[in-house]
Amino acid sequence: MNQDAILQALVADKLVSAPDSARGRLLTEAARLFRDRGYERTTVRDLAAAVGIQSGSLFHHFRTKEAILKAVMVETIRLNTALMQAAVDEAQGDRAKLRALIHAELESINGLTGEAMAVLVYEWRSLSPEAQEEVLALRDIYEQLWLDVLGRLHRSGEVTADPFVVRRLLTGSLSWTVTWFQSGGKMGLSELTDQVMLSLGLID
Amino acid sequence: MNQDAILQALVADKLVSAPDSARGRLLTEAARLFRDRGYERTTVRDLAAAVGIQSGSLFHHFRTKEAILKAVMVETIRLNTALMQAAVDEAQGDRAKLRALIHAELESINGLTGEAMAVLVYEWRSLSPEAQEEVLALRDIYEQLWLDVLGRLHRSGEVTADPFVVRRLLTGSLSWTVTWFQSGGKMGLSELTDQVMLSLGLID
DNA sequence: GACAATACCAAGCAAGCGCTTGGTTTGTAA
DNA sequence: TTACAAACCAAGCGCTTGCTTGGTATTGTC
Repeated sequence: MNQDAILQALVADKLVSAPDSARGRLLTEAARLFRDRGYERTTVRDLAAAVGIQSGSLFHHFRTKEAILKAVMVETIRLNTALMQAAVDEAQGDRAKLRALIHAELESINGLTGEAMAVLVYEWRSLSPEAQEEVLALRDIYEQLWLDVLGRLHRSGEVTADPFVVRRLLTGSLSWTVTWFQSGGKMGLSELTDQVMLSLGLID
Repeated sequence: MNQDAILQALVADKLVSAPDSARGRLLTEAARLFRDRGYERTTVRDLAAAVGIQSGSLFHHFRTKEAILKAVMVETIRLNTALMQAAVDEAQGDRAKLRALIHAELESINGLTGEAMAVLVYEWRSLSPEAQEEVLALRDIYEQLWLDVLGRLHRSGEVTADPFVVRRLLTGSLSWTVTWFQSGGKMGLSELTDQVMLSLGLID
């Protein structure tokens, strides 16, 4: 199952907006602006101008500005959880599964959904506590994928550090790549994935 | 040379504000508020109230709100560069030096200067480009400490991944700890340092 | 004890903010 | 063609924002 098919399945279930719909385009622009300027610095007028409508018209699609932020986060998590799940299922063996997870997360951070992923990580505080809780519940599913693989690698002795700690260290490492890694640069995503595996001592 | 002595030397050179001065207290409160609410969400009225003066009086000490943010960042880097330098100098051998760096950075992130360090990492965008450049220059000194040690460990074969990449992965891991690590919890800073060294395959 | 310099207050201005309102255009299906 | 909902516009309200202003205490120095 390729990435496009996964996306289309989610769109069919109305779990994420179609990228070419009015709502989808708004969310894409929102992610870009929120990432570039930050949520607070982005005004509803900026957002409206980016999709070519009046600022007031935004509130026909979303009740509040925060609802836009929340939608960006929720749809991003849903898409990436599905992509991760597929990556894990395809790979054979736990080292390969871990590598697949790392590669998939790096792809989501530095690829097409990169802007939205950066928002998810760095605009967390801008969500109200209630919205945070909702999004957190979705994240748990996502995190469990990692913990399962890391737990098995720990029991087999291939990873000596604590799985929970390793996942958290990896979360930081991988999300931080958004600040320095250039997708078009001389190091590709696969080489970066190798470097991460190397630094974990999982390649000789 | 202990940490207090280092701080006092910097204060004597007017490179950082004394923590008990008016300016110092303002910067401490600013760091706390900027971290808790974010720079944009923190108003000058919030800041003034936190130190017990009127909002207008802030502008006697700083020309603009952004100047406060910049001062928080600049003073934090100056202090931590000095602390890191001392940590590296004291440790014997490159593994020990790396451990000292990791421990020192974790301490600065999760200890007393934690709020300011979080601001440095997560409020970067709120600085104007000119201010960013100034702060970046200070950061280079700081980063060189790491690259020297990692470079030697790489040449000796103890670290197989690229030193630049490892440093960046570590920057992410360590700064991210601010979101989950509890200083008062059952895992201490030293144990966390060990876990990081473990995950790098530098402890057997 | 005179005199700056420093630190602060009280009040408010201009601009920008999220969001609302009442009405018009566009798309869809009978 | 009619009917109706979804999508959008034009205007602006009420509030908050960073910052300014003119004046008053407080502090340090000789």
